[in-house]
Amino acid sequence: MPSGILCSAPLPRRFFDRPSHEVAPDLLGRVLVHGPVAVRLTEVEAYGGPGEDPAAHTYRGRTARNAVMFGPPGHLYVYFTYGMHFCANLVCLPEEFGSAVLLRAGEVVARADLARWRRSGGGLGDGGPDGGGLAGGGLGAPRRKPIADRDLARGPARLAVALGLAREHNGLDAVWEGSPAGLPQFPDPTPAQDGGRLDHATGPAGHPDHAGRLTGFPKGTAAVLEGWPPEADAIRSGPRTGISTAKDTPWRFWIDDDPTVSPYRPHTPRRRSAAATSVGEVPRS
DNA sequence: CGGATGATTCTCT
DNA sequence: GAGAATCATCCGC
Repeated sequence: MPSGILCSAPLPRRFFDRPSHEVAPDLLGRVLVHGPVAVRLTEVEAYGGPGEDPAAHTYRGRTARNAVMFGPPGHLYVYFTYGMHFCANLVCLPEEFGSAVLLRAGEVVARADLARWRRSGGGLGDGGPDGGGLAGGGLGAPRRKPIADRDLARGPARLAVALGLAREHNGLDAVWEGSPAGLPQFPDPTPAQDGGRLDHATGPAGHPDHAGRLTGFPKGTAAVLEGWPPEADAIRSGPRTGISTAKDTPWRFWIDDDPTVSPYRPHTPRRRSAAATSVGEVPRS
């Protein structure tokens, strides 16, 4: 058994079978795995169901876009927004209730090299440095400075890119139902803190990545693992980011003082095009 | 640091 | 046709 490596158990489906505002804070510190990359969640937002949460995609009922949110709990709802970004949610409550938790930020805890490649413009064309490409999506213009570790999954669209989540993963089940032997292993980010909370790895070791870490999760599958939840008093909450309604509902949750939490941005109304500022004005090209 | 801005397309009104 | 659960970049301080 390698020292310093922990194996974290997958969360059962019943974990997600609760109201999203209860699931959301409980997701902090958990680890979302998709293929080789894993992210420890540090910031999330809860969205409620039809008629109860004006900021939710399901507020006005079921549509083709939000259908997954009305499906069984524990599945990924991945939607496209702003013409270029994907954002990932985890569906809560039983079928037909239409609520979810938006994954806003996290710390990449496995295959940061692959996450950085995706965030740096890879993943759009070829198969990737390890041959296992996956969709990049959205972000990824060539850039001048290398992306800092803390920024790899800092923000919902960045998190989606880092994990390789895009349109084709909408509806993917994030509850692990494979064999225990297939479980991934990750380095312990907080060694010797309060040992005993998690069991040490007993399964077969995966392949070492560029940083010498062990991974070994099957491609194309996802799971949420127990991970390393924060102390209860390190959980903060406040208004959700970037929405124009329900500004007073404190359903954004994050880990206090975590460097990967995204900066809070209140909703800024998109200014109408200059052409529409007055009646009869000649539109600009 | 904070504010402004453009990118780019889907969804629902 | 408007607005969107966003991000990177540019500019001024």
